[in-house]
Amino acid sequence: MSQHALLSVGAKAWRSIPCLRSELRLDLTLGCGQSFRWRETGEGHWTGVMGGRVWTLTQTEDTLWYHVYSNPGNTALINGQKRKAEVGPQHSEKKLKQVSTVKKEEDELDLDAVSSEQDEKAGTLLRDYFQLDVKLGDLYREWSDADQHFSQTAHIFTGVRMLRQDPVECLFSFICSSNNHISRIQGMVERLCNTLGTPLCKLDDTHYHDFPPLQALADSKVEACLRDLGFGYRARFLQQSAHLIMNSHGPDWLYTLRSAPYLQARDALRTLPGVGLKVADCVCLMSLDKSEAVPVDTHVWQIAKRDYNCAAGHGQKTLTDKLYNEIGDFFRKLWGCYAGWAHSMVPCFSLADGRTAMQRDDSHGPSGYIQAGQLNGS
DNA sequence: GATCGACCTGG
DNA sequence: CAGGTCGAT
Repeated sequence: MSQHALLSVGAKAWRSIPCLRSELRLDLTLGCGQSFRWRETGEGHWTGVMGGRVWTLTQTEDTLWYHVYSNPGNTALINGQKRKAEVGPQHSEKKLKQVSTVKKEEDELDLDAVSSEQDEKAGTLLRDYFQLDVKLGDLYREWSDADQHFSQTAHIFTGVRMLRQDPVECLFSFICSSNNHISRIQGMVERLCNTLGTPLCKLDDTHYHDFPPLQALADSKVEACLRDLGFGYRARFLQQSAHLIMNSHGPDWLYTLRSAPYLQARDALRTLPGVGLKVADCVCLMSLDKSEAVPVDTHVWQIAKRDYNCAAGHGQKTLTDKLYNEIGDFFRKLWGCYAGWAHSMVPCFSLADGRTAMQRDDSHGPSGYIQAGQLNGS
């Protein structure tokens, strides 16, 4: 039986990308609620699905190591472009059939020993996913120059980086996030994939599945199915949004929003059921290349008032659309066009002066914004 | 615009 | 109550 790869064991083939820990912290980036698809499967080893493949990632001081597992009876590694086309017409049934008959040769062939062309694609895919061309060190310096509060605490948390996720996965994961907390969202997304996604491979009793394509999510039976899986009222939102995209826009629509201006993309997303300002901003920031999008929740609002003396919404009780936009604008003015990236460190701030914050605040603790253990090793 | 209650489920 | 959204005041 296949097992999760471990760098120290070395039985699996590992490839690497030069990457300083200061430019990427796997634990903070993968485990803080951007993507709900990664699990720590060994010490410092993160396993998840990305680009239609199962990966295990780990890092040393100056190197990012990755192992890509072969999918028994699946097609070659796909890149971002090809995936885009694939989201369209065909669904699992057809895909599975095609897969089992053709591509026999690759079943025998483990990716561990596969062509350098594949290796190159994998590296490219990973660099794209982590957006390694964006130099985090430069951004940190800019934010620190502009923001005294940032400079006080940010240096402790270098390497928190924005992922460039698949828009379909990002959208439907964050529709699940409403009125909900991270651990449950993770479970829901997992059940969603296991039920509607194409199986990829099995590692140590864990079955990994691709994220379901739009077509599968749009099926009218999906709402009932997801309600059974404990999605609650979000079941309808998921199915309806998928259906709306498929029927009114087409399967490529989400991807085309990558080249639309920020506010235009956000408005477009907001026409989908279950997508408000917060979810739309999450999708813009984490999958549509809108680095200026700042998802605002009550926690960010508190930080804005407490740490930044932001006057917006003074004496207001609810987070209205107007106030939401004002707070976003406030941080965009402060941090510039990568404000969304800077915003992802906000949870780290409250953690950094967590002791004082917790004593001063009240006794609610860190409010689940950051999960326990996330700071280990910092 | 701003406020309010409902919406599913589990910790 | 939870990292929200929707529809009705």
